[in-house]
Amino acid sequence: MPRGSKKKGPNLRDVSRAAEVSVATVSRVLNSPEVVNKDTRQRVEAVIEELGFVRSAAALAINSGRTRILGALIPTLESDIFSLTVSSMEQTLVEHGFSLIVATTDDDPEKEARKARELVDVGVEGFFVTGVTHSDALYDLLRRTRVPALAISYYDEDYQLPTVGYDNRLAAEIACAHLKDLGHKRIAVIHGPLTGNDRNKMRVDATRAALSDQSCWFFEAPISVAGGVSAARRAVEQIGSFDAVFCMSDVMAFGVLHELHRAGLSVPGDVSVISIHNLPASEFTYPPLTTVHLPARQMGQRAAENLAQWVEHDARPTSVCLGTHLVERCSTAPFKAR
Amino acid sequence: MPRGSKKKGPNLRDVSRAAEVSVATVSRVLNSPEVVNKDTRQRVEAVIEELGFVRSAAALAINSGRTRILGALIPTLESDIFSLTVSSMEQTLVEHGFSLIVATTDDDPEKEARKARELVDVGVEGFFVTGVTHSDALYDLLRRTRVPALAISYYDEDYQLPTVGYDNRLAAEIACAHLKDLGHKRIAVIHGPLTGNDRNKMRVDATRAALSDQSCWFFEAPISVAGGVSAARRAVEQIGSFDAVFCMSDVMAFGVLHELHRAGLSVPGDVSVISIHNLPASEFTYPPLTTVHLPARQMGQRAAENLAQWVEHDARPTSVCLGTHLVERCSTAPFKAR
DNA sequence: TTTGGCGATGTAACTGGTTACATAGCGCGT
DNA sequence: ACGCGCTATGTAACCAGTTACATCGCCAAA
Repeated sequence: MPRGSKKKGPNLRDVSRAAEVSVATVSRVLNSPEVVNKDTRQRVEAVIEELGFVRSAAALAINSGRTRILGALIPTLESDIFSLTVSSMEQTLVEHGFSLIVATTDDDPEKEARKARELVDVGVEGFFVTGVTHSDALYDLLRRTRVPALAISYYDEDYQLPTVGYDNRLAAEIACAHLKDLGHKRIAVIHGPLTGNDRNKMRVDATRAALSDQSCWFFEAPISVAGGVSAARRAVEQIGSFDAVFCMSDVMAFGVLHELHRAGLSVPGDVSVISIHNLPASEFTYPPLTTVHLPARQMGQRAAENLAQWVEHDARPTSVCLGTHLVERCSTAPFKAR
Repeated sequence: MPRGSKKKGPNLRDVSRAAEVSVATVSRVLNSPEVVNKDTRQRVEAVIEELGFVRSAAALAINSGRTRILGALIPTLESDIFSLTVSSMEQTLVEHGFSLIVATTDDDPEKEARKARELVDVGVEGFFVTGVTHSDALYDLLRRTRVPALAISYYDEDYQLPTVGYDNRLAAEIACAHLKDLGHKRIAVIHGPLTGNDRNKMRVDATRAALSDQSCWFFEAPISVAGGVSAARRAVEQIGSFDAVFCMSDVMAFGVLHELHRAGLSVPGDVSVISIHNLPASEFTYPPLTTVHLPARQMGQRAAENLAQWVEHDARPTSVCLGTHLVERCSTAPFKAR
């Protein structure tokens, strides 16, 4: 290894030498300036300034045993649901003095476990995972390292990790109830991939149960606007006519609205559309979307606070369940026989 | 400081003691297993397994002088533009073995400088900033610490930092040219805040120049769907009638489409709408949005590669300018006198 | 029998900070 | 003049690893 390539800056001893004091004094200037004599302090500060000395984060971490870094393992950032959550997580965490590393998993448990490993390797003091479906490797890691981990987007007080989330089952039930109240009987259900995505799975299961006395068809597609378009197209082709579409995610609903319109079906005149999430954009779609609100920002904040407390005070939090409620806008209307 | 609260796990010496070998041997098992005798290695590995030993990231970092962590200072995550960019950054960086800390700045240079400081304090080896407008504190930090920093969303080969971005001026000009080609003369220009956001400023300046021979009105609003709604409402109220709306950002355009429709104006029948970004959702709005494509994903990837190379091989990259082009969809049409 | 080389392992000095403890100098009360 | 307490500072051990160098045993060639 070429020695010359080491481009290290000045260190504590360099400063102490230049200021003609001991390392302890320099350290004190850095950590508790008030205990060191004013003249000495100023001299040391001048040297620090002059040499452009910066404390080594690694050395700090090795002594304190702390890095003040947390990690977040999320399926993707390319969906407003998670970018909203991560955004509020980050904002909350800075208030607690933490930095946040984001790592995306594509809802793949193996990838998640690998990235979790990388997170602890770079020294996170704790991390978030999404949902409650994880690989054995992940659980192993947690067991050996005892790193605090908190699950989001899902509420389950019996789960081995504390959770901060909402009742996905309830959210789906609220949507189904609304559709039934309106008198809809033939319903297309559009959902994202079920493998590795327990949030979706739970919603779909609840839907299947809630709509057991109705006619319904299930369509799977990627959780994206384009996915919604594709699923809606299939729905139109495969079911002759239907009263309503229930989408597990607003982003897919955006695509559904687009495709129904393209197919000449009016919403809510011909078909009602309901969804889950209530993204900022959902208020301004054409027509404005009726949806079950999931408090993404609030979730990010609570999760951040709970994990921060946990690593800070070694106080394992209890699970929290955030409320969900129907936001009735213009994409749903009572059933009219055609 | 209570000694008992130290919940540290086993360390190298613990392992070496338990395995009855020296610390060097344990270290070798970890770093170059092939040089240690098979029996010894297996014994050490067993002890490591049994004790649940995990290498301290901090100690590793202090020796190697590396943390393999980079940072990204971005205005916000709550906008698809940046979540897309960050997402591809993260994906590219993992391939290079880096983790990414995200920090949001709200386009506030002071906040940015503070967070930059925090980033180097936790030990990032380099970071991304957005745009080329930054506080002196940030430049100071860069000068003292000599941490590699790369600017994104902006292309300027003369800037003191390498940039990876696009020609914001050109993007605006492309949109203006399209509007002029279509024969539009009375144009409402909707843009985000100009302070601290040089990307917007550059686009607005270019627009002002390009449309100098037209009638145009400028409206400022937050970069969000709701912001677009509000700006569009003002446009309708304040200008009697207008031919086209030019939005500096797709998210705002979503709101504009909504509000124009609400006001009874048809797009593109009464008003053409053009924008900048080309988000995934823009293909499926009502009507599908004509917009100038900015390669957000590609930018994230290139930026990530360049910064990774820089910190890895000490090779400061040169700036790169990514192409932009018009994506013509259904929200623009030739001018028709009414 | 001696020497040389090699493979396997150990010792101790590093990395860059923090900090317990020791010490020096000074003013003050007795 | 002595000891006390206070402030300001220094010394060296420590955190948890890596690694240069030394050592040791063993086998083969001279």
